Amino acid sequence: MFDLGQYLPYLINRAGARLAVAFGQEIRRHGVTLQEWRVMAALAAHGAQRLSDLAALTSIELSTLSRLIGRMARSGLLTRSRAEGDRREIAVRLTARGTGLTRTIITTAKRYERLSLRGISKSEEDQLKRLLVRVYGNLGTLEPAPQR
Amino acid sequence: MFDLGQYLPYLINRAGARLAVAFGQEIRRHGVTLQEWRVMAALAAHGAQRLSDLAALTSIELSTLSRLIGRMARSGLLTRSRAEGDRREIAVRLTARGTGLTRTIITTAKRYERLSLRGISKSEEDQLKRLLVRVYGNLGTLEPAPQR
DNA sequence: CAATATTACTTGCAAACGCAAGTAACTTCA
DNA sequence: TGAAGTTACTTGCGTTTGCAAGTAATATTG
Repeated sequence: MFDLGQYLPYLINRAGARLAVAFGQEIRRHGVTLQEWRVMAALAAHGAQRLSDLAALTSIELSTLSRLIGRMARSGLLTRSRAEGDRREIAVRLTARGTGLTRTIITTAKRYERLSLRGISKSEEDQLKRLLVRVYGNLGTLEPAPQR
Repeated sequence: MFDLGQYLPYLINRAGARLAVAFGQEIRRHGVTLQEWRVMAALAAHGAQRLSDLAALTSIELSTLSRLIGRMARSGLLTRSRAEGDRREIAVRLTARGTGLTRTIITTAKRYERLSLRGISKSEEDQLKRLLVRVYGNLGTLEPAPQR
């Protein structure tokens, strides 16, 4: 009737969930949550960002992110400041401490990635990543088209 | 320093997040949440399950699932009953109404899966699924081995 | 250039989450 | 066989979440 084991959203969700649980517990020792790490990784990879761009980068809902950034600012991982030009925008950037901690966690992150890819060849790995990018893209184009 | 676009956990998470948001909103019209759908799909695919097996199947944390099942039982989608043999176990099974609704949603689910796979060949699709199963498996073997 | 609309966030609120600490039903083993 | 585990959930509690509604800054338009 319905083969879960061949259903792509299921396979993606459970792989993602395992990664999240395993890695989330791992980085707990650094006093950082998964969501915080996602923000830090996005800032490390792309530099300072506006709040809404960060939301897109991390797939974290805007209101959730707004509060998350507040907490992270309070704990000194990053700075939130009004943007220069458009004064509605919030510029978010890592502090020195945030950058340092991110650098440390990146090492662990790469280890986990390698672990998750055991027994998978480089070309298969590339294929996997390429297809995930494609799936993501496919879903982006339909997002802003609900009922009207 | 760190290329997010080539980092597997990131690619999995964002593809999963988009699927979740898009499909979650879609099934809202049936009065069902994503998590509820996941439980229904698991029960439809594997038949009646113990609570802890359901947790493993759905990647939902046990205490969260316990309460979720309670709500779903109250709204008549499924039944929770003590198991025959071991009376600690809870047997969860879909009601007729739950089965019917699941059948309906499965149609939508398959449509979303096709949508997410646009421009991907059958052999690439199989490859993608196979690799996601592998990643999931790779992470399973390290789960129960933290500090001791 | 002043309404009006839109954008970029923030906040209120109720619901959902996850960890840790229960409780009850088996198992094991001395 | 009964005391000490272990397993299978449940529940308390503080935190996080997401939607909807609000606020403030900028754009658009008549």
